[in-house]
Amino acid sequence: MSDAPAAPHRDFIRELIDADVAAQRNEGWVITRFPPEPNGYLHIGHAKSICLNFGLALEHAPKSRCHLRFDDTNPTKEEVEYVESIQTDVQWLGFSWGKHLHYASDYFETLYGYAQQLISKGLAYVDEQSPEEMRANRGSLTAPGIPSPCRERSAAENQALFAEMRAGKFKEGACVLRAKIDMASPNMNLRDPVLYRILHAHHHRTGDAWCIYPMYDFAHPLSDALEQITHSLCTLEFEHHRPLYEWLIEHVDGLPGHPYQREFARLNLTYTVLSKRKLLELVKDGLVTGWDDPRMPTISGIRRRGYTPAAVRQFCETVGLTKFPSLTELALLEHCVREDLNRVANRVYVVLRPIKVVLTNYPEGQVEFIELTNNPENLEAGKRSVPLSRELYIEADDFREEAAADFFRLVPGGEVRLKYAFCIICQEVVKDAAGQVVELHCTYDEATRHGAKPVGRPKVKGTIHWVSAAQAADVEVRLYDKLFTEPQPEEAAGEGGDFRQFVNPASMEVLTAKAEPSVQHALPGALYQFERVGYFCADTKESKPGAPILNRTVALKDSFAKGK
RNA sequence: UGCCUCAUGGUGUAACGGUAGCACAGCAGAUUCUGAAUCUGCUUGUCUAGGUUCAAAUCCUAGUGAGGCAACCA
Repeated sequence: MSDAPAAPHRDFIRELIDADVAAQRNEGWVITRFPPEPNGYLHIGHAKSICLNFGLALEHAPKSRCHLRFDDTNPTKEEVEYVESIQTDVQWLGFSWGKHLHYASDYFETLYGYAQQLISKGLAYVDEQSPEEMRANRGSLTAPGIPSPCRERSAAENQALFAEMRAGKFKEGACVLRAKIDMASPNMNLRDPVLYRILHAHHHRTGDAWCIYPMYDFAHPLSDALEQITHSLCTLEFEHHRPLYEWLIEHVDGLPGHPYQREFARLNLTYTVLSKRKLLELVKDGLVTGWDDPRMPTISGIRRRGYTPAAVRQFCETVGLTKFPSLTELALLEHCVREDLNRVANRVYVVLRPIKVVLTNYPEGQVEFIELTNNPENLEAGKRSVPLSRELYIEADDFREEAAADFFRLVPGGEVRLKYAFCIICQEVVKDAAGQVVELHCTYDEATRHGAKPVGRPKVKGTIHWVSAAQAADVEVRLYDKLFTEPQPEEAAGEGGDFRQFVNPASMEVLTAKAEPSVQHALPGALYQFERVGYFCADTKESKPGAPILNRTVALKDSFAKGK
């Protein structure tokens, strides 16, 4: 990362880590990790965790680092496609794991040894109860569990059985390895949690080498310890797994590191869902075009939509870090992109819904070029020339036959300024047989060129964008809007309801727009502000040379529309 | 009828026993060759009840509310 890490607010996690560093815990090292399961694409909620973990490493350099570790302990759900997309997304956000790309599956042999060690110590046993029996005997939230009949087996017998599990002597579900902790614990996670289960499944990295796989609760803390992670940060739903995490770190001998776990609240955003399972449903049902559909809250989706890494990082910093299960407004995310895009996006004239304007007093066949500033927020972005001629397109929205006084664009007999060109007066409204407006005949005033405001003329308040008709490029524009019509689709659906019923039918509208010539050669990924309209990004997947597709990232704020 | 965690404007957060501040959203105005951006101002808040203290958002007790927990998922 080239950007110098800013100094984020001292949230409760950072305060804790600062105290550890001050106390020279782990000689002052801060080693974190981002541990995704490769069973889906990353979303904006994961970005919060990525920014935290990798951000912490940047803040505490040089005695720090952040690992990317795939928690690939369940071969039935994981795929290399996801492994690859996750790496792309983390890098896109601007972070680097350096040499520290790891997989829990790298530790399978070591983990197996740790399991044997627990068996030797009488702290783990092979249980042959069926999954149903185990569930029934675990008790309930209010009643203690009942010990398994296998609980008091000898270490030697457990050792032999565990070896047979590994050797493939059993069918799936026949038995499991369990920690021997406390069947009466008020914390369900401590009622002899399962450590290993049998899965005759092909693993995307270890192939068929294993038929027993460690559970998250076993693999995760020990993987952290193996990598000498100092601070294992996760979301609130793992809070009551912490005692088990600590139990393992305490009871397994010979660990190279002694990490501890702390939890923070996951991100929730209005007008979307942030659950891999639900996002997968949208993909499978064809309600979106894929994980990277620009309407998806996935990192690949928002990237395609035109969001910048800086905007996403800024957003993650702004939402903060607490233990309160909050619901952040989509408007905050949109604010963060607008803020960044306003700085970096070049301006361009594009008319989304064109209506033709004929300048009756402009010479036929003449074409002149107007010089425009690419980005008034960054003059180094330079200038460009756009053609202007007798026939133009303006936005249909910028003309009204009848309008109230607060509409200061074009009306019959009224005057409006064509940005950076001159003012025009609407002399005639031409309609077809059906009464639809087909074109406007206007006259322009040479005296108003270059923003000139001759004294004694009525003030022209409105300024609109335009595109010269003959040179205009037809480009496909996709107007994206919020994915759901409800701020909380899951809540609105209620218990047993289906959140998919609230997918916004107007979440995508496809149009053929009239653009100034330069837009035709937009490179995939190019970011623009269509003046007076919104921020757009040339689609990286479906654009063709000379035929870009422009995705609307977010509309410009519109205080006129809002008042309506 | 269990256990764990949490509670500050509409939303997200800060204040670490001493003036409740910031951002988003909203509203009003200035400015503007983008009804954008920028600038100014405004509205709105410490869950409730007790207690400790000169002083409580902050400490204590109880209540209320919210989230999480009974996969051989992570």
